[in-house]
Amino acid sequence: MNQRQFVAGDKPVDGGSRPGKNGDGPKRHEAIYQSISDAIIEHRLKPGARLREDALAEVFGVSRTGIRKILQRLALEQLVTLTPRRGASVTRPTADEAKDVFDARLMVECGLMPEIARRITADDLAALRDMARRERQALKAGEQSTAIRLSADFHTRLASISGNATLADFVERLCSRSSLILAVYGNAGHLGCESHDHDDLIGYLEAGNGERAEAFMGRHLKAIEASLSIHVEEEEAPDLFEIFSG
Amino acid sequence: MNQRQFVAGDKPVDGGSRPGKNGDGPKRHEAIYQSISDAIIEHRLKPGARLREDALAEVFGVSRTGIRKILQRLALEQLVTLTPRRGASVTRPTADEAKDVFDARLMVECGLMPEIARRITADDLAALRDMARRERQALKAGEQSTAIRLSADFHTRLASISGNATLADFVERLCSRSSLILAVYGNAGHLGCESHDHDDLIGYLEAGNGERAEAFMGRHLKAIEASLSIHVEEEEAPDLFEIFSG
DNA sequence: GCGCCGGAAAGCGTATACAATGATTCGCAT
DNA sequence: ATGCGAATCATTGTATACGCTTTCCGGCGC
Repeated sequence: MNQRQFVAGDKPVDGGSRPGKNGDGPKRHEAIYQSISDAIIEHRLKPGARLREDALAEVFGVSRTGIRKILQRLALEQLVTLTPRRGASVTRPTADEAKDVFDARLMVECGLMPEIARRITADDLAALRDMARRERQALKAGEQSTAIRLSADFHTRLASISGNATLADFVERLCSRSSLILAVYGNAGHLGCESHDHDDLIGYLEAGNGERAEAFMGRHLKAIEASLSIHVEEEEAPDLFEIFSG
Repeated sequence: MNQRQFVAGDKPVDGGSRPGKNGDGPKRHEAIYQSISDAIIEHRLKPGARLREDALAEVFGVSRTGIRKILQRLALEQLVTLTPRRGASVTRPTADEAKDVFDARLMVECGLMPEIARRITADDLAALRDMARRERQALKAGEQSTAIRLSADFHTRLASISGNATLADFVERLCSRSSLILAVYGNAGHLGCESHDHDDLIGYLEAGNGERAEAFMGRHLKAIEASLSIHVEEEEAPDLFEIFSG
């Protein structure tokens, strides 16, 4: 293809953002991934929000290539939806997906409890207690974003104690998606986990009572799911007749 | 590798594989992904095999950009390992990962059985029977690749009957990874699922006996795991002292 | 006045070019 | 002869360029 000549000084400031620079890439990309992921999980980017590649590239100071890679990863984790020629947007989970996600959590997180109760250490307990405390604080202070993040972290951390990296990863994904689900179907003011549930759970685990912990986690998750207001909004083809006949 | 010249007519038929062509990309990429994924699952690409971007790009007639995208997806599914500056290679699961994967399958596939028994239809049963039959045929004919593929498909299809897309996807991933595990730790001649296990399972499901099916699936998976020869080969830092002191 | 059609702009998909890094090999000194 | 060092080579990482599709908007016809 036609050779394009580079003009001298064509490159921007550089100094550190030189094109071919290759060394610190992975770390940078990971950081960007975390930034976007966090923003979605913390509801700073709401479902449906469009994520234009150019805009993200400019914001983070990298080229579209890197952004595309990150967007793809997020898409595989179902945090963003990639529509063929429309670009990326924050996923808006359907009611069916919400049910699937919570059913999956019910099966996996509960099933993990006995093993977690067996393996949990004092350090783990301390860390979990700290997270639960900070979550309560955030809730009291009205910092929803922080509370949501900490709640997801709590469940993820818990799963990791099982020692099964595969299942822990899966739970992490499920928690991320749950955060998205809360953003769409959650009632404001009554978000996610009840204040003291996590503390109670820690108590059962400290006592080594896996069965109680399992049963409690089951109730905990069912309570969250029940708190959702899942109105199966028929997006396409709204029933105008029904709407206006009343 | 010096630039390999394309001979005229080297490109497959197309007549539309021009650089900027944008329309039929997704389908093409999906096909390439399937090709590579199948090759790995069917053990035509063995763990440790290196996957050079240039080579793949040339084989499939696309540029490295597309190959990289596919490789990343495979990496996220843990079928290939992406080493920072070394490129991609087929993942060689560790013994720990193998245990995690089978523990996860035990939990999820067994947990799904009751729901599957409840929802299974005549069509499902017919399809499963057909897969089991073809698997037996392949085994008898000595076509290992086909048998492995069909066995994984059987488990995946089964999970999909549950109606939970999230868990079905997860099971699909686990089956893919199991195939990899069999390639590393499996004994030749005694691969994967026993000949009649799948048929027996179908029988329990047809009878609507979810509990029997669940218990049987548990034994089935444990039998596969037990058939593995997991010698914990200490790859890095072999204990030279122990080796040479004897 | 409403709907359809055509042009312009915007944004994504792909390929290619360039830079950097790790690995390998060859040469030299000990 | 062997071990170390330097240069080359092979291969990935990143950015940019370009084409194509979709979308938005203005004008025209009904």
